[in-house]
Amino acid sequence: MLVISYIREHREEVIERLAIKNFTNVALIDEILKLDDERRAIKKQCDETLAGLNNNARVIGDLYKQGKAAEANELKAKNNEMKDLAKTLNDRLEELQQVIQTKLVEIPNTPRIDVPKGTSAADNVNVHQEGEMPQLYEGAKPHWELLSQYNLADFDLGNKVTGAGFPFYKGKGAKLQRALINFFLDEASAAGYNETQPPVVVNEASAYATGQLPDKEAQMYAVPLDGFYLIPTAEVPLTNMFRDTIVKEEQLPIKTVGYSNCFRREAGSYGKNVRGLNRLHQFDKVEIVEIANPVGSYDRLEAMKNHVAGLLRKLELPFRILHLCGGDMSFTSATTYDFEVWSAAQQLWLEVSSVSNFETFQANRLKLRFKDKNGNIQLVHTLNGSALALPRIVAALLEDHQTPEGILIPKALQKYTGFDIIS
RNA sequence: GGAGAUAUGGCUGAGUGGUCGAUAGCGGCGGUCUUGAAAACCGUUAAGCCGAAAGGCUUCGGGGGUUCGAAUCCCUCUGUCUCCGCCA
Repeated sequence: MLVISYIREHREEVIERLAIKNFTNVALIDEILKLDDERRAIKKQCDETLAGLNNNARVIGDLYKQGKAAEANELKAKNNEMKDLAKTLNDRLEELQQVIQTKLVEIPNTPRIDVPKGTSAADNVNVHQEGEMPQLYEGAKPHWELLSQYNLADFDLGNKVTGAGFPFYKGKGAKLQRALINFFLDEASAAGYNETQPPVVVNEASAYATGQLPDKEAQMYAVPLDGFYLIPTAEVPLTNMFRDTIVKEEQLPIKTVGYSNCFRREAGSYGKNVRGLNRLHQFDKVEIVEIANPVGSYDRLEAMKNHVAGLLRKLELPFRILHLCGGDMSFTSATTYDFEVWSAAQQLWLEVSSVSNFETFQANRLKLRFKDKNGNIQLVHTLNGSALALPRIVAALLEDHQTPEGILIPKALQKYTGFDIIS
């Protein structure tokens, strides 16, 4: 959620930056500003009325002490009238605040000024690419065939027990999953992230604070009896840890890593995008979250990118980094880089990580702030990234490292798997 | 799941209807003293909103109510603790 005072004071700049995201509803912005003007005027009136009431209450008390009951009663009657006015004003104030809030959350985050213009994934800018794209031998297979050939995962069994998109991992497939999780967590710890194991269900307030609610409700599985939601990413609990808190400047940056199952309904997905491990309803992910000082937060973003790139390098997977254009980045992000690995048999780039700086957009909703050296309280910047999402990594590992003899496990992972080939 | 207790500022802990945003201690910050530090002493130390400022308003777990006036009384929800039950 944007900071309304910032919009008020930088209207032109906000409009210009939102245009990068192809958001051109200037009327909405002006409507919010107009409502805010009214809000402030009503607020003033309301406060003055309340001040009068408070003052009278004090006078009434004094009058009683002096034994002047008649005068006190007179003033009481007057106060009762003023209370009606205060109530009316306060109701209007609350109504305005609510309306402003619901309209404000419809405005996306302002992209950083250097975000590429564009309308779709085709306009994303490839800023980095490395690793050799393997030339597969005759008879090489897509990962879903490899999964069943080596008995690594069972989709039919998942269908029976739960439904589509909930596979069982088995044997070396299950061990590979576990190895990757441990590998990612260890790498993150070594990079200074505090390991955390978060709850995988969260309450409504948390889902709201990180922006899953109100408009992405259909993407989440819900537990209506208890008012809970299954998390679509560990970002939700890992960021909500810091909801409604004020940290000290010297504590920044606060770096957290957590592994979790992630649950996504993925309503509307179909076809080759959901084939095999490409898109699941339940998957595993290690997420890194950083609470940063606004000064230097883009250096922190670079550090996150380097961390993710290092993981892919150690897994010996060819990858590229895309600077997402305005039209393809998320509602809440100010800058996003996507990491994609090359899926050699599918001949597809698969997104395995999305690293973003949200600047103050999330922090404003979270009420996550820090006290600077002068004692001023400011919103922090929040950043997060996947490091990494498992299924597509598994897909790429299987496809890119397949040989006629079996699937070769990258060196860095072998101490975690305990085997160097799946055959 | 049943019964009882409890919820106050960074922490501990007073406060049962009238200048209470709140006594006190600890912690933090600033200062005096000191070559320096410690001790001692003095001062300072919650957040949000409106306002150029002065200042005003709101907030004592959340919500609602009684009253001219609520941290204080009533209702309700939630969390925590203790006992019982169940249980990985």
